[in-house]
Amino acid sequence: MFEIIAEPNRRAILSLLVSSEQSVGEIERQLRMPQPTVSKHLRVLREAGFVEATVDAQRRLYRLKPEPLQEVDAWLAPFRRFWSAHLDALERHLDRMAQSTRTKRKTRRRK
Amino acid sequence: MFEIIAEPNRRAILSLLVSSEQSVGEIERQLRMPQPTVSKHLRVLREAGFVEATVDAQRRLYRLKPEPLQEVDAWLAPFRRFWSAHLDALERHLDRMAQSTRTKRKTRRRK
DNA sequence: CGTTTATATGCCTTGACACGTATATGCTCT
DNA sequence: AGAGCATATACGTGTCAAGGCATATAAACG
Repeated sequence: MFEIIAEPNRRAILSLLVSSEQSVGEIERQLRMPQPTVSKHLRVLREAGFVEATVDAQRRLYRLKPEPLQEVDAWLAPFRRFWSAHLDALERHLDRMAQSTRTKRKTRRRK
Repeated sequence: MFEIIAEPNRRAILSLLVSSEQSVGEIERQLRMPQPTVSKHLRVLREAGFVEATVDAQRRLYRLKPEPLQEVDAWLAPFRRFWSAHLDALERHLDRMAQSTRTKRKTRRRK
């Protein structure tokens, strides 16, 4: 799964498809990559469940499927907790800094 | 960045570090992989900014750095919007189904 | 000092994969 | 049926990265 999205062209294709479904030719033109390359990457994406296609005569319209990327998202969850904990710590720290600064000011003024 | 986390052993290391910092030896033992392998992967992770190390005598304690994984998270954002839109559509659909079912029941009862 | 412990690095081989080019499949329209 | 377009596949090639093994660096400790 992670191997799939490690490939830059594949990520580009996925990003294209997030707005709406596209035919192979449209992808080919927008990303300026040779048609066999597009088809090969689409095959990989399809077999991994990232996209699905419907036939429209000679064209195939590819669209995004959410599940695999949701799994990536799920893998990230523990790390999100990690860095939000760190952000909280940073915020608390900054709060303390601000507070002590304010305290010092007050103290000085009272003098 | 994506290439970094495409490697299963590296993902395992990252998952280990999410709880707390670990020495090379601890990682080696918990993941049961040869020490040079661990060191090499840690090098890759370090150079890509996923982890950092502090020296403790002969040991190096590795800990997570949030930024690169946050970028992965950021890349996922558009897709999150995509699939939550789809979930919304599904919910609305199910709501309509439930509503029409209830209506039918009422109608039948009234007969 | 020499030895043990902890970690890093170098070299080599192997396998996977992306790409280019050519070709096949399949549909449409005249 | 034949020509042309859209997409898929096959094959050969080059590159790059992971793993295994040996070895280097460096600190602790007796």
